[in-house]
Amino acid sequence: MDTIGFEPHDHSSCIHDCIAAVDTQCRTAGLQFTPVRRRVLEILLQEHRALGAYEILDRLREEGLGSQPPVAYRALDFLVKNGFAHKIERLNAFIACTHPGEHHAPVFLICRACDAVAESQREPTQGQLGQAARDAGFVIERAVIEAEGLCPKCQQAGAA
Amino acid sequence: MDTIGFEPHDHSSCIHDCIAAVDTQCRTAGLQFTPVRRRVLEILLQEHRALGAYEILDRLREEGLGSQPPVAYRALDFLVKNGFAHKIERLNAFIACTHPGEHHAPVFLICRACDAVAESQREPTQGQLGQAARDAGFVIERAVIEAEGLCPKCQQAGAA
DNA sequence: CGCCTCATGTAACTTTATAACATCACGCGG
DNA sequence: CCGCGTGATGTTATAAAGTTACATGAGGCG
Repeated sequence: MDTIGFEPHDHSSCIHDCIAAVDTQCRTAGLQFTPVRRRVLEILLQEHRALGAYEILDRLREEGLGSQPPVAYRALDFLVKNGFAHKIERLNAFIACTHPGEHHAPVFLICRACDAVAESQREPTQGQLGQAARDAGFVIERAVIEAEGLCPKCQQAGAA
Repeated sequence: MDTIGFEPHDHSSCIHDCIAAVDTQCRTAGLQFTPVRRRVLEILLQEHRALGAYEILDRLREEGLGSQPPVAYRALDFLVKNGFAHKIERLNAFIACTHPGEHHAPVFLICRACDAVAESQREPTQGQLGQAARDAGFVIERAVIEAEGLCPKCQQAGAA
């Protein structure tokens, strides 16, 4: 189980590497990694937290990259559909994927104090959820798993 | 692991029993189970599926029980806060709880074809999610776990 | 060139949710 | 019985999130 999100890290290189990886994957898959899409992903990577569509749109507008909601939503749809970003349902917000391209069954740990979001992986068809589904005769195609609580930093800060 | 939702059952008695159980619990806990709150819970129980706040509001309006959004949202807040209903984040909709009052860690199985929702229970601090949280030093206070897929009926109906 | 496909630009709108403030009903101490 | 506090409700307005619809543009390909 691999978790990324609450540890310090070299952020500028993480952005660069991620963009490069997505770029490569898009070429391979015949997807168009256009300026707006790239910029949206960069914004998400820079913040390293979940951003609302309208927060992203505000940035795009400042940069002259589009000013109407569909611009942001279309770019986000592209990123989410292709596994380069995720939507956090609990927050109505979006976050860059930390494992772009890998087979995906993301799990999120959301700090309620500082809004940091860590992404981890699991296999939803296994474990308790998988068991519940099998008991009910249900076939899981997709799972939203979002835990809310306190990250290590905020626990120490006493954000009880 | 206990799952309710995809099997046929005696619906009118399930509504009645559930209302009675909630009524009792409210008395015990000193909570006011007012007409609007009761009616909203009844509506949710009758439908036995996730309803949007505005769908509920429409019903209330027809019945003269209030016509403005806050009326529905306040009743829903009350029900959710006290564990008598749940919000399905994925659908921005609400559903009656099938285990009112019990200690709660609900898991939902949502059919994408017929919108039926089954509720099951699990212990979020265990299993893969719990492990991921421990690895990250994260303390889980609440978890949204919503699986999307096909219920047994819709699998048979060939809703591929 | 003409046509198709996919991406973008833009206006208008729908759906979901909350803020703010007035009013009402009930219980409880004086 | 009154006055007051608390919690519920009524109502207006507005914010936040997301979509529809239609026009335009940029590349690929026969």
